[in-house]
Amino acid sequence: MRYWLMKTEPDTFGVDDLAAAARSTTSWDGVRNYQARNTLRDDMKMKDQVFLYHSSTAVPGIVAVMEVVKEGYPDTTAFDKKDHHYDPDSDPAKPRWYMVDVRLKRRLARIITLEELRKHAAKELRGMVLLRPGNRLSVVPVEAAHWKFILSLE
DNA sequence: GCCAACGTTGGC
DNA sequence: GCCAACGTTGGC
Repeated sequence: MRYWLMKTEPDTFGVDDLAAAARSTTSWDGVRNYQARNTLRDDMKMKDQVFLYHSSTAVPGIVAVMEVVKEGYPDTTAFDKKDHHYDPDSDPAKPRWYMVDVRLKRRLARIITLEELRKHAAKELRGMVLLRPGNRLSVVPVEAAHWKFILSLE
């Protein structure tokens, strides 16, 4: 089993929206970056565990644990002209973009802030992709040891 | 709102 | 294939 972290802007779609969704499940659509696409399409498997991270907000950080409940399949929002993430170059016969379904397992007892994570960047969380300078990927892997350590902070 | 990082696009 | 321009991300 592998571990991941997915970013979302709570003003657009946050943990409250996920909790309010049917079966606390959502399709993680709208990712338009090839590296993240490859992760969604090829690497994320059933039962993989996923941190939900709030970005572009007053206190960015990890707020919940999710689980993959459906593996990579074509992101149909790319075919919808009216969708904000519409991509005319994605052919339904040969989809360019993919998504997975995730379900909220539980909210963390408290937010584990980016600031707090950074305090451990040189030691326990050394090499964590999220903490790398300039990191902008919306879907990133988390090492098992890092996952455990972050939960121990909770 | 600013700005650094960096992926993508398009002219050549 | 190079690289400047542009757009997006995301912390601050």
